[in-house]
Amino acid sequence: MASEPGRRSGRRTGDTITRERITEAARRQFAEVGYDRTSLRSIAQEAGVDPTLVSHFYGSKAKLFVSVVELPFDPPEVLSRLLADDPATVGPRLAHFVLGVLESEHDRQRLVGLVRAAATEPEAARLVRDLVSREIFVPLTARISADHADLRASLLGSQLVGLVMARHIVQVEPLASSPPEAIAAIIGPLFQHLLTGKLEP
Amino acid sequence: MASEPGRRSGRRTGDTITRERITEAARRQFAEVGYDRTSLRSIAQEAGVDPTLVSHFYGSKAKLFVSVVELPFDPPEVLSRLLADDPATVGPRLAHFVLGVLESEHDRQRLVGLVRAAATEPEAARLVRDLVSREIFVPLTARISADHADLRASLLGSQLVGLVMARHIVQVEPLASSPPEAIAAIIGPLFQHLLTGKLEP
DNA sequence: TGCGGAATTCAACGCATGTGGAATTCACTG
DNA sequence: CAGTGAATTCCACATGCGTTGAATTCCGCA
Repeated sequence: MASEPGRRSGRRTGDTITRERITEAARRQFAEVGYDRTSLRSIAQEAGVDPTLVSHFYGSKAKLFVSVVELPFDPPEVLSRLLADDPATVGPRLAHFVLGVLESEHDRQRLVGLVRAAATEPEAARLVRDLVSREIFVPLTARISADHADLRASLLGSQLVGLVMARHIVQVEPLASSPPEAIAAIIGPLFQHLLTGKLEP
Repeated sequence: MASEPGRRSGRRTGDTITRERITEAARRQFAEVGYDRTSLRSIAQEAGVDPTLVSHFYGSKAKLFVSVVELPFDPPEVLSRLLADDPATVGPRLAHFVLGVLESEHDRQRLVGLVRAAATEPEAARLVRDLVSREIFVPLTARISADHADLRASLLGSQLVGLVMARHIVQVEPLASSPPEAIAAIIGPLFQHLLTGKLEP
């Protein structure tokens, strides 16, 4: 019998979906309150799971973070798409792409978590640095910019990090609640200038 | 005699400078590792002081933070200086001013600490928001911009937060080690465009 | 049907944190 | 020179953290 007794331990009956729920909870909390203020215990609670299960699956908090907050897109794919069309319109297209990513709740969580953590967690800062240096911007500027490719790339990265910080973390108005098309229309030309314009007039 | 016995407790002999040393240590650590990873104990240790003295002086960690990481300049003064000259050159002058502030170790620590903490500490985020909304940028754009003053202000703030993040926290190269004049020469015109240019072409 | 391994929980360790209260020592005023 | 008040320290608490090791339960395969 033991009619409906508090289940104590051991494997649960039914399909195993806890791993996914842990991932979701972790991603959400890393994005919302940052790396330090997210605890394995709070993740476990949100996922309805024992705290040690998180460690058991991912080994450590740092590994969990890296597994969970990876880029919500494939850098080579994005890069080749940007390079496929007219270089004279790459700025607006980049702006449109980024604002689009930020519209998806799921993808935004990853990016916001990454930027938020980059402020304190060196590993996250490294990820952001690589994104700027190796993955997208330097390859991009190397191909379509006349000069100062690396400097253009880092300025572009600075703009994007600033956008995420201001719009989604600090939440400065009216930037935070402006429609993505409006923002893309403004920063598109800025990106274009940083990519192909004359830097020092 | 008690020749050179380990002093145990009580007030120290000589002038009282511990308050200042606590302030300096706190400012340095908040800037270097962020709010969460700075502990009262580590501040106390760097200041050569008992941990509880920090609490005793400032009441709490949050109050200490607010006391210590305030703006390294006087907003009204900066604002009036920017407005005093030709509006057609305010972008470059603003860029020059900001890069100058970031050159002083002492002032940079305050700004970097503020931005770094804005990523996690809501109180710091509020300070940054106010800086953008109330203190400088909105008053500035309200006077010299034709339209969309608030939006221009938030975009300007986003650029500056991004600059601090990329250059001093994430440390993206070559932005991190470029001379301030070079950077100011590039972003000056960008600021000018955000301030007085036509936003959506 | 049995059995190995994966999933899940439990109990607990060691550590660091922020904070409070009580005690001690000094500077300063009268 | 007495005494008040501020500066400084020590002790201690409660809490939350990440991590470990062992125990329990279930799934899937032979």
